[in-house]
Amino acid sequence: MERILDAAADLFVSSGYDATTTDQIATKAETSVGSIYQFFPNKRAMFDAIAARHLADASEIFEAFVGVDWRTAPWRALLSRTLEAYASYHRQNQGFRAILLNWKLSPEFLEAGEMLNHEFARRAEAIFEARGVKLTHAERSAAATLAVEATSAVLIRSVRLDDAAAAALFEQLKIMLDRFLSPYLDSPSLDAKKKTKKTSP
Amino acid sequence: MERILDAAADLFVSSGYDATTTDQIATKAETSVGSIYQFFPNKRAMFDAIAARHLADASEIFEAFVGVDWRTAPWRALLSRTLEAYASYHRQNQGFRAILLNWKLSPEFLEAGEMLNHEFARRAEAIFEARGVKLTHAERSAAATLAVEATSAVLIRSVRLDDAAAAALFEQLKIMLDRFLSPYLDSPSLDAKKKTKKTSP
Amino acid sequence: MERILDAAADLFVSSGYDATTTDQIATKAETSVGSIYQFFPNKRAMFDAIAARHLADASEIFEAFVGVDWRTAPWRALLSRTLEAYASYHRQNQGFRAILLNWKLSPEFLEAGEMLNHEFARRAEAIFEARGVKLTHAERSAAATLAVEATSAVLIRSVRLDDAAAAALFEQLKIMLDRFLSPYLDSPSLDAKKKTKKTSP
Amino acid sequence: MERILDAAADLFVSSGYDATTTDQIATKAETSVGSIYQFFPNKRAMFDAIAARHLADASEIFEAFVGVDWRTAPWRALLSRTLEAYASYHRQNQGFRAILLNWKLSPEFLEAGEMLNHEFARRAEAIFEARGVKLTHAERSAAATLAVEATSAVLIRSVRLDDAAAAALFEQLKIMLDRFLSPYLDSPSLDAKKKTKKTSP
DNA sequence: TATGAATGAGACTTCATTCAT
DNA sequence: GATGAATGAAGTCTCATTCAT
Repeated sequence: MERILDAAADLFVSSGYDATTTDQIATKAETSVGSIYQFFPNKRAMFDAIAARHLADASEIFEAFVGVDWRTAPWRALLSRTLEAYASYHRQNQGFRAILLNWKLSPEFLEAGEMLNHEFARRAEAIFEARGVKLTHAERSAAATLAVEATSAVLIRSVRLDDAAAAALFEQLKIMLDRFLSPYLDSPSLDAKKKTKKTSP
Repeated sequence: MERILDAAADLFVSSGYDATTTDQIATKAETSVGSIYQFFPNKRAMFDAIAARHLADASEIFEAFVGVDWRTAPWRALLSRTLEAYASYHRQNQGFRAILLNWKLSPEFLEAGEMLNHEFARRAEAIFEARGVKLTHAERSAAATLAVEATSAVLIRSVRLDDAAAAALFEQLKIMLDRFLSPYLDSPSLDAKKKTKKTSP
Repeated sequence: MERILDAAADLFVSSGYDATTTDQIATKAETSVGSIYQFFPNKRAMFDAIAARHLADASEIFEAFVGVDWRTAPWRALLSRTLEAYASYHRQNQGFRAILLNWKLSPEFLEAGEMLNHEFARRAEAIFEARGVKLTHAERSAAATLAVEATSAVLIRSVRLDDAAAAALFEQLKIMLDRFLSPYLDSPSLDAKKKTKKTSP
Repeated sequence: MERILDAAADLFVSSGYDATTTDQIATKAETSVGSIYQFFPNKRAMFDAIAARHLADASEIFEAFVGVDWRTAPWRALLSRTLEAYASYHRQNQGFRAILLNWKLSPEFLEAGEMLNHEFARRAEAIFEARGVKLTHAERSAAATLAVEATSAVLIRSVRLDDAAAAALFEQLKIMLDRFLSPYLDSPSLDAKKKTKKTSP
């Protein structure tokens, strides 16, 4: 039942998982506890379903914007596309915004949020790897995680800022990620040229 | 009672706030529930006390490491000092982990946490300003906010990572902040001019 | 619906009355709860129907096997016939087991069960009387009641035993009743001797 | 808590295990549900405790009356002693009477009651064995079970009879058991004589 | 007539808080 | 001041029963 999940999501977000009672969910969803238990074996299952739903949504978006050319496309274009897609989804989707805003609310949400970020980080890693980044596995993983977490933090923080400040913050994020990733991703196979370029002028 | 707060912090971290019972806290603190209620009016008061303690600590640490020479010290040293101080406090202090994990439990603490980050961001701005960074006010503010939020996100994320991954992540954070801030704060060739400018008038 | 009662009887036997849900009954009977409530006003009504059915059956069997020749037939044959009839009914009929297992669930059925035993005891008394047993009225009544109650107890007990143990128990019951009743009822050729024995010492 | 167990026993007996709620027990015991759960982990544990208590009581009585000379004492004396002891305990102990009267009430009580009878039957078996009864293991077990179950049935039935009828029933029980067991237990070492007796006339 | 989703009272159990000792 | 047994409100979940389709 969609109505049940929406009600549960709202309540989990506004009161936290533990503080939300099955009766509250039933009331908000305009059903009865009994009906809830016809769809979900227990309270936790509702949380899991919500998490799965948003995880799937977010994952889809990422997929759509990274596109099929992720191995060959210039990394700056990929980054830019994805960041924009995120920001736009984030701007449009109240529910997702609520999740992002609150996924540290309860250990359960935190876990779900982390799974999502973890998933993104793994994709980012794949992109790095496809470009022959000169990093150990651990470094690559950390760099990917960092990029994702920083983006996530900015999106969450933006919710509380006015539009101008949010735009400025987002602009700096792009700059930061560009400066951070550039030494890793620019001219991996053109190593020599790059060094030459840099030293020659 | 210090022992009570330590026990509570430990349990809040490992089981979450709601799942932790007052009996568990009493047992771990080697007292009785009755004694707990002599020091704290209710369970929430323990959480708030832990929160307050660690927020104050965090503020103090920042102060101590930014130090009195924040205007003149090399920015890399400032950054490095502060990040290390944070990380070490974070690593050593169970209570702080509890707060990070249960961040939004108390509206008061949520606000306090945001104010703390805001405060840090303003300090960072001041540091930028003192070094004549070539940015508009909005950009400077955004850059400072970004640095603080990214750091905060990494610390929060680290709680859930094993030590090696946390260390790697932290390493990349330092690299990222360095690369991000370097173009703003390093004016190797312009250093002279700047200093001249500043000292000459 | 016969199928419903059979399903209910099976489940009452294997899980007990309370632990059996109407959904389980519906599933086992290959119908729906709704249909059940078209035949029975509530769960208890199913139990009562099963009870009534089997009590009636039991009474009929007794009647059939005691037969019309109960005054003239050899008592051993009568006893044997009746016991075997009972045991076979009992062995074949799940529903009867259900009743025995949940005996006291319904006050009405409890009473009915006791009345049935009482009725059987009165028949047995009549058989004794027809054979000129040398017992006071009270003794005769007690002996008849005893035989019936012992048989009843064995049948109830058998429900919880495996087949071999149940058969052995039943065998001993026959021996016991034979030994118990023989001195009372066998006086065809030994009538004289017995009396002599008794009077001689 | 003795009061809790007494209340629970009363209620289990009058309403059945499933129909008795923890709240009812608490009210009858003049405590609160919370206190009950300080002594018993769950409802079932109360039942088990009650069963254990009565099982222990009954077992003790059996022990006391069978005595230390159970291997050597004449079996008729043993039987008589035990039956009398039972009847007297039964007459005096309301609680026990309630248990006996109701142990078929719920599968749980039934089980407990069966365990008790099973225990007695095993003792009776031991007595048979000590006297070299010529029966297979299965027959011996069945005979012992039968004797115990018949006795049990009589005691239960007696509750609903007037004193005179109960006495008469008990008298017949003793006769029945005597006649039943006599061929098994009389003159075990005088086997030859017995057979001669039987075949000679 | 048959169905089975919906209902919600009520069961068991937990646990923050109190208070007599 | 310390203790921990007692309390009972409140939470999760079950299931007999109803009723619209």
